Amino acid sequence: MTRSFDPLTDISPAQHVLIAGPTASGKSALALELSARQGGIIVNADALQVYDNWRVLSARPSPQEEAAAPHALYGHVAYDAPYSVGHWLRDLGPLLAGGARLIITGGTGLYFTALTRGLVDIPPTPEALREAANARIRAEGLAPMLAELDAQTRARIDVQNPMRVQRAWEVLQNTGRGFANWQDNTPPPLLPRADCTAVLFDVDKDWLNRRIARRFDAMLAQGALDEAHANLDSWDFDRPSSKAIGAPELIAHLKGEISLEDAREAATIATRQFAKRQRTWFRSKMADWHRYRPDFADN
RNA sequence: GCCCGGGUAGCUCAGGGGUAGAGCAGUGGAUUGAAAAUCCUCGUGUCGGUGGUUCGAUUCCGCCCCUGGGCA
Repeated sequence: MTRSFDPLTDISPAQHVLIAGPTASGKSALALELSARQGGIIVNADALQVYDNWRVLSARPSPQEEAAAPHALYGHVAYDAPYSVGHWLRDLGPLLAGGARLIITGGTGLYFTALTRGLVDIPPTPEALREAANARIRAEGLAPMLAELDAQTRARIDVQNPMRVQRAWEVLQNTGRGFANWQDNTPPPLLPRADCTAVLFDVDKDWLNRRIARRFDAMLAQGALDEAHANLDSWDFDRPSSKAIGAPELIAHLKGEISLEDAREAATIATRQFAKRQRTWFRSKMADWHRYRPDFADN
């Protein structure tokens, strides 16, 4: 049997490193350890940790952790600002060009895939168009929008998925070109898989579920409820930053709609479901990454 | 002790003389600018136990057990 990959000894300090893994698997600790031993800027690859609210709930590194090693792209986006993979890639560009060694860490599969395999370069959807699309779907459902797509795109996307249909429609409206056509002209990746060391946490499901169950309580102990209080007045469920798992639940609790116990239960379930989706992504898109199996004996 | 409900999938429950079905949970999958988002797939369980009626009972009847409420 071959020895399993050990990131602490098997990673070359000369290369950028990618650390992906399901939520609560211990990625941040590894990044910190690696940075301490070999140097490197820890860069966030998590869609929710970019926002400046929900620090505790999104499990962003603590101020102490941020002081222990250079960090980037954590909490650097206003809670109500638009953000997406494209923004993230653009934020990453200067860091990659800066010469320093990067330790890119997170759980958002799409971000890593866009980084190592490329992302279509489509002009951003204007806010007004997005709102028009939202309104149209509310009023007419998906069918009319779907009918307006080019045949090539319609054949490629998941036509039952409102978000996919809407995005394809927005692209066509905004650029006059079909989404599939754009996809076929995807530019080369910013950081090809071959040019870095990519590590994927391969954890035991039950071990992870136990950690997930404990983590919500840990977050409460760290002030998650205060954080929810701070977000209460400006709360808008539709904002991307409001999608932090546990946020709608905690807000609902503060509004007196559900008990804290119910909020905890709901948030824990949602986290487990999220971890499952992450596993699916990793399995299908990161087969060529190094597998790292941490020690599962600790609980 | 008596009266009236319940006891059906891990949970909440629907159903009904020819061995049963939803939601939630769970599972597997998809994923090219909202991705911690969004979407698709998968449902056999002594129908509480035990006798009886019946060609046939989880469904009707008797008894027992458990449980919620009411009366004492």
